Amino acid sequence: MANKIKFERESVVRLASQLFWQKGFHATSTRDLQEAINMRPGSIYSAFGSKEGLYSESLKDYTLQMKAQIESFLSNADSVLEGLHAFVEHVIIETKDCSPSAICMLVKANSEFAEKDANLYELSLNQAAEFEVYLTQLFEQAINNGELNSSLTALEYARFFQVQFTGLRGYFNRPDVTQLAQPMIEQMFLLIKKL
Amino acid sequence: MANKIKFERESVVRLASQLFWQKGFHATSTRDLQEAINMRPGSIYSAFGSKEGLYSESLKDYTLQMKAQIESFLSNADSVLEGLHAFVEHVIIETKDCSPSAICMLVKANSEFAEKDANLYELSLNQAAEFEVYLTQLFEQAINNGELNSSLTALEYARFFQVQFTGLRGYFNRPDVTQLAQPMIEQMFLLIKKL
DNA sequence: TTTTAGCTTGAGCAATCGCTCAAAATCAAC
DNA sequence: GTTGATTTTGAGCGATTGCTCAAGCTAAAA
Repeated sequence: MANKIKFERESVVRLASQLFWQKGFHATSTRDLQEAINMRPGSIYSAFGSKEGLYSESLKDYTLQMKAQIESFLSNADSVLEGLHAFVEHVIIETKDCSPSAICMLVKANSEFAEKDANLYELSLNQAAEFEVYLTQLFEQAINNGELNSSLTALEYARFFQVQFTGLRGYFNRPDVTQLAQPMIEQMFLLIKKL
Repeated sequence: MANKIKFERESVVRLASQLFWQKGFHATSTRDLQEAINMRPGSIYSAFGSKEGLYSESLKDYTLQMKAQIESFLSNADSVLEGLHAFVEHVIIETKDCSPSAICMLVKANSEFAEKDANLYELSLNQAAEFEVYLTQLFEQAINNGELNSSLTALEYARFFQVQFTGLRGYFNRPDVTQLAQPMIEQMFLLIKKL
């Protein structure tokens, strides 16, 4: 059975994901990637097919990771909304200086790929849609738990959450406004409850 | 005094701005630009110095244009909030299919330039800050006119507006959700008045 | 009409891009 | 130890990148 692959696909994809998230697809060269994941072109292209293929896998992994992170916050919280609140604070405040970017990689992707028929544009839409479904399920729970009244549907709450969360992350992608984050996140969740 | 320049700087910058806005800085090649603005490399580099120089001028022009557009809506409206409301609806709904991108060029720029010391990153921050000052002045007016109570400062209203507006534009940068735009914009302005 | 300062042109440079593939290295099976 | 299927390596290909500059062109000044 000959030789075995020497790299761990998971950790390689994670490293690539970090670099793509930070620099974007077009600004990341294959040589940047080679260094970041410590693989030579031949191995990369045999494993992922193309730069696009590696990016594709990276973005999917990013979505999974984000869901896993939310799950982790939910399991340590007394309610869905408290879990989401802790997650949002963690992303915007605590990981501000150690994250590849303040802006969600899905949002960056959706912003970068303009050509409506391109593979990566479609991918970014699909991942965003998938995440919206996930969020909707969470708000369904929140409604069933009585945390929220049902003046809005779960999907509408999910949409509102996404707009607020993306808006805030974009706003805090700059230096010297960190002290504003906490109150604005507080305001966001007050609004959700009062909708 | 020898020969005269044959291009109109304003319209050239506007054309470049459209292309940069659509494709982003890194995905736009100088040959794309040559075709779009109908100039040869020598002329471009003598007039703008570099691709970065042309982008820089394009982004500044974009900010000016956006302000001018808001001014135009304000002069046709009975109040600041009505003017802003019409502007937001125009940007998100009416120009959805004829605009280079659903996402604000300033936001795209802020998302694309990751390296904290790069010129274009600094530029995107400065332009965003400048726009926030402008918005704050508008909300100052709105407060003075009695359109808003002063439970928040003008700056806080401006921040809230930016978060909502960017969040919404990001959300509507995808097909088949157009019918949601109107009610969500309505909701945004209801929230502003109730803050 | 001639001069000449300055704009325009576009061939093409050096660097970098995404990617290929023949050769070397590796390790399970025998 | 030998074999042989499979992975890893990295020199380097053709294409494209941002950009330069000598030559040509244009029009105001003389």
